[in-house]
This record gives sequence, structure tokens and C-alpha cells, in this order.
Amino acid sequence: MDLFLSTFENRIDKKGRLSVPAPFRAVLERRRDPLYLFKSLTEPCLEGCGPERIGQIVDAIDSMDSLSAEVATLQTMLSSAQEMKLDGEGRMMLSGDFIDFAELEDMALFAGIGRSFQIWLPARYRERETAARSRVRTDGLPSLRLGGAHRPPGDTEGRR
Amino acid sequence: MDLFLSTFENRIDKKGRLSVPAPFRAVLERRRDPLYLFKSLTEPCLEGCGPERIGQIVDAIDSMDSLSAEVATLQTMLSSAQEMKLDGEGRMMLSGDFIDFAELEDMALFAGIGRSFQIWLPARYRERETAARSRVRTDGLPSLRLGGAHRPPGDTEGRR
DNA sequence: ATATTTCCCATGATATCCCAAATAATCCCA
DNA sequence: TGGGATTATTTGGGATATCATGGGAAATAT
Repeated sequence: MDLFLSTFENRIDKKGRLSVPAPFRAVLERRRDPLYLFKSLTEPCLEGCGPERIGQIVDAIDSMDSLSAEVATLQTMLSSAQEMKLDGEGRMMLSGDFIDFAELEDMALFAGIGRSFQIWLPARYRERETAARSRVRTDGLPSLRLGGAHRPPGDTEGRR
Repeated sequence: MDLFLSTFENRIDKKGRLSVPAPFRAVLERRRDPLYLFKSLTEPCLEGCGPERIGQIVDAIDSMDSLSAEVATLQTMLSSAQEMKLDGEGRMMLSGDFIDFAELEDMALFAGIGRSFQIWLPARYRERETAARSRVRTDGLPSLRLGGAHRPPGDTEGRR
């Protein structure tokens, strides 16, 4: 299983170009997948993924009550999604809308989170990471029984 | 079942390379597993493991409410995780982020803890080990029943 | 025609590869 | 059991390749 992991910080040059980290490009190229970006629903960052994840969102919407507010919310994810084309060096151009949404300046931080990744203003990402780590100290670790074949509580079994 | 056991102390050379102890490499090679490192959530050290643990975290995230704080915590783990590529001599390159986080200098101590291992600044690890042992004297042993095996009183611990 | 995007090549920084030296562990025979 | 020889492992350094970045020129759009 190849995943988006680790973080990378790249410069947005004065033409607005941004290199996608080579390891992330490698994941997509191995799968011959194009890259999609969309605005996060929950945080001031962009989300990046391949087409299968977009498909999951579409499927999730199809299975819901089409009149519900949740559907309208999820649809905004899709309507903000763009297929990104990369130049020969693996760079993409971010639209002004994306830059404004994530409040990006001259650096962008890519944070791999498994099947997708996020793009943050570096300072903002670090704040969030610090917050997560201090939460561990107060609330303890998320219940993950490492080592055994355990499932986290709330897992009703068979995903996907 | 082969496990990561014992401790090893290796030098970080001026290029930032660090040999993975041969016995640890042997465990991974037998399983044909790549090595992953990530920043510990609870201590100033790095954690090393195989892909199964990373997969557990990815699956746990998928099965949880994506708005929960726990998910953010687990994402922090993944974002700090890197698949380490080893050179022909079994060395890996530590990123500046890893070195800063664990406050490593020119030596790194590998501590095998079964299914995973940790990487510490040697002096810090020894502090912690001393503290753990003195806790045993003041607080008594943690409750651990090893399949009914008894330890004769005075046995300070099972080193080989 | 002017601005913006895309293509192409150049460059510096850094990671990777490859071979060699130094150190530590193991073996083997007396 | 000792001690020298052999092998495994760690460490070092130079050469090579990869990658992020920058800029000019060509292409496309406004």
C-alpha cells in the first residue's frame, strides 16, 4: 500500500508555481492517477488526492438523502475540486481561490495523511501540530491498541 | 516471532546518516518490510516500525469521525511518518525535523521494545531508564503476569 | 497587443550510490 | 581457555543522480 506520508515545505515562486513533493508524485504516477485538489470542509487548508477518493465522496453523496444539508455541504467539496496539471518538473499552478482559501503566502506545507494529503500555510500547520501534541498530554492517546489485531472502538467492522 | 530487542548506539555522521542496527535490519528483511519512522506522540524520541502499524493508523482514521480531535492526533502521526530508504550499508538519512524533535546530536541510541523500537539521544534514554527503575523501587512493579512465570526476588530483570 | 500560462533548459542543493577503511564480533584451533 | 585469524558491521568519503527552483522563450488566451 503506498501512501502519502511525511511533510514537505515548498516555495510558491513568483509565477505561482508549486512543486508537488516527489514522493507524492511517485504515488500518483505509480497508479497513473491525476491529482485533484479541493478546499477542506473543516479546516483552512487544501486537500489533495487521486480520483478514487473523489469517487468515494460522490458515492457517499449518492447514498444520502439528496435534500439534506449534509449533501449540500459535501457538494461544495466537489464543486471546489480541480484536476491539477503538472508541468515537466512536477509543479502545479494554484488558483487565486485556492491561495486565498488556505491563506497561503510564499511557502506551502504538504502534510501526508495516508490516502490523501493537505496543503497548509506552514505556520498554521505547526500550530495545529503543537495543539495535537498537547492534547495527547491532557487527553491521552487515541485508543489504538498497537501490536494486537485490535480495532479502535466505534469501528463497526468491515470498512470499504 | 522475531522482535526488536536490546539497545544499540550508533554514530550520526556529518552527512546525517545513521546505521540501522544489523539485528533490526534482519527483522525487517525477513519480513521484506520497509522501515517507517515517526515522531513519538508522548516522548522526545523517534519510533520505528514496519508498515502494518502505519496501516492500522490509516484504517483507524478512515473508520472514525473525521471531525474528531482523535483523528487530528492520528493525522499528526502520519504526517510525521517517513518511509526510510536504506543505502547499501543499511544506513538511513535522518531529516532535520527528526533530529530536532529527538534532540539528537552525534550519537543515536536504538532501544528495541518488541514490535517496534525507539531512537533516543543516549543521555536522555539513560536518564529515563534510571527513572523507570527507581520507580519500581518506590512504586513497585507494574502489574504484569507473564504466563505464570515467576521471578526470584532480587532478580533485577531479565537481561540475556 | 498584452498578460498569463506552458514548455524547456540551467543551476545549486542535497540525497543516493559505490567503494574503502576502521571497528567490533565470531570462529577456530592450539 | 586463550588468542590470533576471519568475518560481519559500522563508518567515511568521493562520484553520481535526483529534486526543487528559477528564468527565458514559445504558446495561448484576453
